[in-house]
Amino acid sequence: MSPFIPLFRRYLREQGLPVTPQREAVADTVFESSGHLSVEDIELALRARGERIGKATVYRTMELLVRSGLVEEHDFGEGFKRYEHRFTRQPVHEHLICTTCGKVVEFQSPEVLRAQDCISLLYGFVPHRHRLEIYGTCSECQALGVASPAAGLTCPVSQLN
Amino acid sequence: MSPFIPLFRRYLREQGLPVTPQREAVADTVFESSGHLSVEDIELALRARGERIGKATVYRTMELLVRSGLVEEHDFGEGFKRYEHRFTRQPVHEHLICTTCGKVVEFQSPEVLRAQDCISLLYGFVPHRHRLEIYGTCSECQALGVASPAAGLTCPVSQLN
DNA sequence: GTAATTGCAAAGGATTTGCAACAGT
DNA sequence: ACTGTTGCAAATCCTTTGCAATTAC
Repeated sequence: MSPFIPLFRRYLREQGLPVTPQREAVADTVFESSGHLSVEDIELALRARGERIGKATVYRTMELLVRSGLVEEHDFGEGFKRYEHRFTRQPVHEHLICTTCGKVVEFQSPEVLRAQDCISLLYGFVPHRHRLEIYGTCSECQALGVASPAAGLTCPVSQLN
Repeated sequence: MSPFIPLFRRYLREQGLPVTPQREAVADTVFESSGHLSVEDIELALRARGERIGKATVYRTMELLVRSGLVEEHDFGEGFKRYEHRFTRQPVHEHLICTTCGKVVEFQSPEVLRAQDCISLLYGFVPHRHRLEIYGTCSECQALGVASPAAGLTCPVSQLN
């Protein structure tokens, strides 16, 4: 069992919410994994453990985990959400996403944090959070010579004029 | 009619695809607008012009516009896509998004471009595109004293330990 | 015991797809 | 003429919700 489960229990108690085996199983599955999980990933992992938990309960528990601050929600534009627990070594990080194989690499960028503060100040914004995602082709996929299917805008407007 | 319609016509001809009034109407609606449009926005604008075009056709045309490079697709995590034509003064830009009123401000950040190149080099990635979105509260909403509903993670993990 | 959760199935919203009628080249 | 588009409705995908049975406290 993940050593972080007690944090989730504490959150639930503070909120006056019941600590149920389903909630613990979902939280444990997310805490024990290191990646960026979709709800489907979580369901598969639960099934692999022999847990039989309804889809709705998984969604409802993810909402609690996000609200507790223990899990971060991501949207990489795939049409569904992904979740990542916050017990990594990198508390604030950005994502490098390979559009060929789907691999996600995390990195930290003080320059981006500085730019965020700078721009926010300039426009009078109070920043709560940001996301920086760089989409491209990772070194392995380049070596395989596979073209990226979702490279997006391939043709600059200037070339059309 | 937007002066950019000929570019879209040219793209369609190059691809051997028919130039239809529906496609032109959709493209013109997007080109004449300056914001970040949802498909619903586009449908409303078309109806306001007296055009009666099916939803499926709008979706299919947006795909062509994106592929042509004339329109950029955005996903601000609202559960649907938004589209922006590329004839603004800022070819590459980032977004500052107010989570209270939904306002979007665009800005340019050379630091972020530099960081993208730097990081990509470090990991051997070939970057195709990136997105940086800063979510926060704009100055007007701060003045109104309205709390942001979707501020996200309010409770740092460290405080839970 | 009371109030909240669970799980199923149905509903929901955005997007896609099948197909017959129609239009561009 | 031939190929591709249009528009409608149905289908699909992810997610939310209603509700009766069950469980945490």
